[in-house]
Amino acid sequence: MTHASVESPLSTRDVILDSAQDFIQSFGYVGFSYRDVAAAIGIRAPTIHYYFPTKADLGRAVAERYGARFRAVRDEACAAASPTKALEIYAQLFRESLANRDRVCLFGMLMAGGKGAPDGVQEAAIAFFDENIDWLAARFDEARAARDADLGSVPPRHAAKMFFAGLEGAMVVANASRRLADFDDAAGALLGMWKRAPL
Amino acid sequence: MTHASVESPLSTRDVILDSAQDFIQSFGYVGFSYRDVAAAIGIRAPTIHYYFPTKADLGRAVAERYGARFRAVRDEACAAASPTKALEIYAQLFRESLANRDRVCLFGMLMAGGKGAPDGVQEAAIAFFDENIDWLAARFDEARAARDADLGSVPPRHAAKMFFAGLEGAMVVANASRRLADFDDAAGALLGMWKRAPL
DNA sequence: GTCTATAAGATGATAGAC
DNA sequence: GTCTATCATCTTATAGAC
Repeated sequence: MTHASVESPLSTRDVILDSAQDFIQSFGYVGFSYRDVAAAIGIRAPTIHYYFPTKADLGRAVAERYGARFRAVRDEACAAASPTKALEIYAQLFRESLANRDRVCLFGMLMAGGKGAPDGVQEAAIAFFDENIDWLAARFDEARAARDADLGSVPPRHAAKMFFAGLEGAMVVANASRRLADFDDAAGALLGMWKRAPL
Repeated sequence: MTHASVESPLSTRDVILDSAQDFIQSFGYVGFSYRDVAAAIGIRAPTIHYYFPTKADLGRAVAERYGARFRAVRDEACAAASPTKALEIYAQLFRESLANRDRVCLFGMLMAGGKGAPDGVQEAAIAFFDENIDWLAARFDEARAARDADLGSVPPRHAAKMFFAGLEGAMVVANASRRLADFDDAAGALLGMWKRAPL
């Protein structure tokens, strides 16, 4: 074991990605420039072109890393949890991003800038959305099978789409209002609805 | 009665607002320019400055008009409807914007571009979100009082925040995936959850 | 790898003719 | 009211020195 990810200082490439992600989550893809990133991390703009020839390349790299990281964090955080507990932890992951860093889901931000996002990013966003909805649908399915959730006539996959869309929307609303309670109330309702009739 | 709104051709000001709204809903506030709008409607860019001295003025005017229009359309469409039917119609309003014009909620778009939006727009967005959540909370409250909805232990206002956030998020997801079913499934679950146990 | 210098074009905005 | 002409600034991106 090399401990590379623990010991090695952040490479220039990683620092660029960190800063670019930060800017995209704050101002969107069209709302930041190479100069912004360069100034933020103390290098010159053309240096970024060495790592990411075009802005689209940078956008795609940020999106790719974010998707992989979110998936890893989610799977690790929910590994030992029951289906219903996993849903709570999942909502908590979004809440922490909002509460600790004032940041909204990267793909929510990227897709709200819709037709302005570079080629490849929309496909990555769809993949991210689909993978998360698949994952959530599996949890709803397990919860229902274990009689931990009463979805009534709502298919688990539809509940998953509702849950995911609800969290994405709640992040946008709460980020605008600057009231974390707006997120908590919506997430609480999302989690409280189907456990209304505990068995 | 003058029929002014029916007879008069669209003023330059209105045409500018229409086009600007279109661009904002497609590319976000930072994603369009005066030249884009001018080219789209067949005038020259400086003409826009005559009506809206700065881009921030234009952004604020689009936001203001959108909020007032949405409220009027909503109130008219739901005037004669039962509380639960009103919620269905409300969801339908968002669906139509997505299905007919490929457009997402203006304020969702504006706030996703977060810190890039001009002064005044964030306040307008919060007001829009709050007013809609108030309106939805009143419908959930009426529906519960009429025993048309079983919210369990979820407060009507929390259900309203969930419902609104769910629709906003579903628009973003469905707009990205270009699958209207993603919106319909989420909206269906949002509408189907609390009517699970019809009385 | 990171820099300076710079190109080529877009941007918000203004001045002033008509 | 709408135009042409123009400005200062910012944008992405490249060439080439170190």
